[in-house]
Amino acid sequence: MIEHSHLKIIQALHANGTLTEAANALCLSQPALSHQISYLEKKLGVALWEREGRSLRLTQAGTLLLDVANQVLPVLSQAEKTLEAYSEGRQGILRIGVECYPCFEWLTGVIGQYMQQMPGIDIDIVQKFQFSGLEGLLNHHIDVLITPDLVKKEKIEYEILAEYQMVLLAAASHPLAESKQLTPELLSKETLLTFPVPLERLDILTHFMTPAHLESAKLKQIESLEIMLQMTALQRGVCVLPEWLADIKNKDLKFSKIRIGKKGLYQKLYLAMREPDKTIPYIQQFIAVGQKTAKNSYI
Amino acid sequence: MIEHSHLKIIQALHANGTLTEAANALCLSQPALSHQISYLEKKLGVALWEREGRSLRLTQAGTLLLDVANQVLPVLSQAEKTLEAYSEGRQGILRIGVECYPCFEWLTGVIGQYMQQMPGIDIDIVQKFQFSGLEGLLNHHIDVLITPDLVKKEKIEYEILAEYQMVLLAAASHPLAESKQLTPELLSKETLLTFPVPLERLDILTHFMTPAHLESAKLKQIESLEIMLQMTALQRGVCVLPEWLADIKNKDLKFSKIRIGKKGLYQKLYLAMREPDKTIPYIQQFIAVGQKTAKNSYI
DNA sequence: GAATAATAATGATAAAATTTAATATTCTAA
DNA sequence: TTAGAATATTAAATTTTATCATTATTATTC
Repeated sequence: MIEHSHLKIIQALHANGTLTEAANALCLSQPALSHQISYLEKKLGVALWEREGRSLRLTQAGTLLLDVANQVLPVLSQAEKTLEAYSEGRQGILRIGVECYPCFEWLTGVIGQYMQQMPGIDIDIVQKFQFSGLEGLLNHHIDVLITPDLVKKEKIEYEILAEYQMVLLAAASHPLAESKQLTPELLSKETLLTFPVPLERLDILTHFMTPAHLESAKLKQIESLEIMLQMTALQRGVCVLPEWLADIKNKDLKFSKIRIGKKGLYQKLYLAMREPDKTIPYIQQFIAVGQKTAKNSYI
Repeated sequence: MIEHSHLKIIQALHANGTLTEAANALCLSQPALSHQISYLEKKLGVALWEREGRSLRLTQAGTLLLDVANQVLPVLSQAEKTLEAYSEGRQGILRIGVECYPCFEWLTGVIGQYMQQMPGIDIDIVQKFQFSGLEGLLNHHIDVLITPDLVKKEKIEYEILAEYQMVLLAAASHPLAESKQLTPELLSKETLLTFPVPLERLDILTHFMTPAHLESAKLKQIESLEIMLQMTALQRGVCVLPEWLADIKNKDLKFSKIRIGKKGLYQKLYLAMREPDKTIPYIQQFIAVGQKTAKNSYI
């Protein structure tokens, strides 16, 4: 079996000419190298060098092996470098799952900063899952999941990425616009625009309306944030968004921001990951950048 | 340093799934393999597998290493096969030097048989040398030299390939044609056609004329055998050729074959090679085929 | 052409690495 | 929960590899 060391030996001997110099280059003693080459020739059953006085000349078989060395060794050393980059967290592929519409918006504000800091990390963003994002994580289709839901599960760890207030957004000219705070009764007379997710995942329903035994007058599911905002501006309904997202989209003050309930409705954004991955440096860095960037620009 | 065994391990584990099966496939005990992989991961500083219960899943780093294995291992195993072929003398390049015109003619009658028997051996025929054929041998420009001259030299070994009579060839209608044997006096009246080689390498001069203190009437150097034969047929001169070559070219009996002197002039053809090469199987085979083929078809 | 410096080969021995064997632990499935 | 199968751990034995000291060879220089 041709070993790595054999390839290095044949290369070093060719580069250095003499056995002694080659041995030095390989950090070996001269007799050690002498033993190695005679052993190698014996095992392969071919003369690789011809002894011409004190110098060595490659035979045809030796030339073949040198060609192999020149072909194989660069591949191996490149692989070693890449593995080192992996081990230091400088290199890898981070597949990010996003499970909610605000998650995606939040990610777009963070990802640029992260990519700048981690040039060796490739990013994949996955928005569609066969079942849930959590399944995607467990099936290794993604490496991290940005989600508002903390579902405790073995082998899955969570980190808080951001915490923010959810606010009601209504057109500036909307009757609700003047309200200091939203009550379930007020909202029950409005059309509520939501993203197309299962109702039980809408905190505004589960944490605000349902406890008051009320429902919204009408629910309308909208695919896109921009359309949702246009419809809100045209008073076709109201919507509930993270405050930082509302602020971004409300630079020209077309909308009014109304607190939900007396104390406001708060939501958290989590990063879910597989338990053994939590030590991976580029994932830790993603958490750090996420928490910091979000804090500075949004909250 | 990534070793051959590491690449085989990562491949075997991927192919077999479980550690125990992979160990069997590698002819290793299970603990040995377990040691190897934990050592490998420790040394590279990267997790290559993720333990999911009792089954292993490749990490990104592991996938990289598997790709490297799939790229490198076939190269190494192919090289091993080729080296084995070298060691058994089934593979190689035989560079044959020819130093005289009859040598080349002789080679054309032998080479076909040899190539048929040794399909793995590439043949190079070299006719031009910077200095002498012997220099070419010592400089490794050729591996064997076919020559009529046995020049003793260190590190060079000779084998007799063929021994044959040199004969004078004259046109059937030439005055000499009726002679039983050639005398120096008879030849001294003729034009002698020779190949363009130094005079001291013409045995007919050094071994026949010079001892009798005579010279040929005229020497004319001819490049090609065919032209030499045509000029002989047209009685523009006579020439001296190996008997077997004369026979081949005299199928239609246009020429008369005359013995040189009372006992005839004999010449040997040698194969010169570097001393360490004499054990190389495909060179030994060349000698064997040469001696046998020549005997059957020429002599 | 002999002396000398440089290089390579050899053999005994020591160190390191690898494998094995015995055993413990963990995991999966009934 | 437990039995059975797979993996991990530990220490001892073996094999592999390296080093030292020495000898043999080669090339250079006077």
